[in-house]
Amino acid sequence: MPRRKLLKLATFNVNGIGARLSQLLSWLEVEQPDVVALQELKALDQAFPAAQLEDAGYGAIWHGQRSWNGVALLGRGVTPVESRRGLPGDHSDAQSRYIEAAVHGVIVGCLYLPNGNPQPGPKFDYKLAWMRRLQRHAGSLVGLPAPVALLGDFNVIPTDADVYDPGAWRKDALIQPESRQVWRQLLQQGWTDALREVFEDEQVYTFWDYFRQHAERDRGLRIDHLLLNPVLAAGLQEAGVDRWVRLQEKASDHAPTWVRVRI
DNA sequence: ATGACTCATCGCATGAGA
Repeated sequence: MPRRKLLKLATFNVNGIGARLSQLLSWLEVEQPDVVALQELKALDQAFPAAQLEDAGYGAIWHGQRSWNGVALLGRGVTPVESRRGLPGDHSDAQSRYIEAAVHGVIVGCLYLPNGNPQPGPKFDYKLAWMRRLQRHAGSLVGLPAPVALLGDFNVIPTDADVYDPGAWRKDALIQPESRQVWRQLLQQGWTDALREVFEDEQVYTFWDYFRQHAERDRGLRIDHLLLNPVLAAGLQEAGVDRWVRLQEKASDHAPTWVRVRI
């Protein structure tokens, strides 16, 4: 028998690493994920709290940006070995939205897909162009003979089952047919949508906006996703959303979302 | 149809988020 280990991989849009550091640290301590993909750091590289994360037992790589965007990868007890920062296909794209590394034997892409609102318009065009670049890059990863995961805030509501009220979001970039079509094309490459695989028909959300007590009332969206290539999907054991984090005071509007896999 | 919240920024409002 080959040696096997159980790994917990998580994605968490923190909506400002500065405003969320204490919550991030307490979540890490309670849940002890092995690999964490973070989005929306909203901080310059020099403001990333590497020392505090190191004290908490996590090595990190990050790609910051002033005010907006920003992504990072954390490894429990290890520093991720970076393989890429930025999606290929557009050298003029200066937004910090993708970082990739080997962590605990898994190739992990951490992504923050553009929101795309308002649509139609240039921001929606940028979203779709970014998605096509992601599709191309994902196509080069899915068939590797190694475990690969794409983790992040995809800003796509895959189906009407992934939103509390499809009608309320009808004009939003997250739910447009064009966005969903590229999502489906990603899955057709062979990726497994881990949360949907585990929850099947059960309702599960990862984001609840700050308005009208949507978190408390569980009126949310499923937009944070974990895509597993066939090698990794073969070891999928469990998946979940740490909604308790979203219900805390001063929470991000997203909750940490995770899978447990045997590799 | 709008705005409700929240974060970051040389802020006393604005842009962006989703």
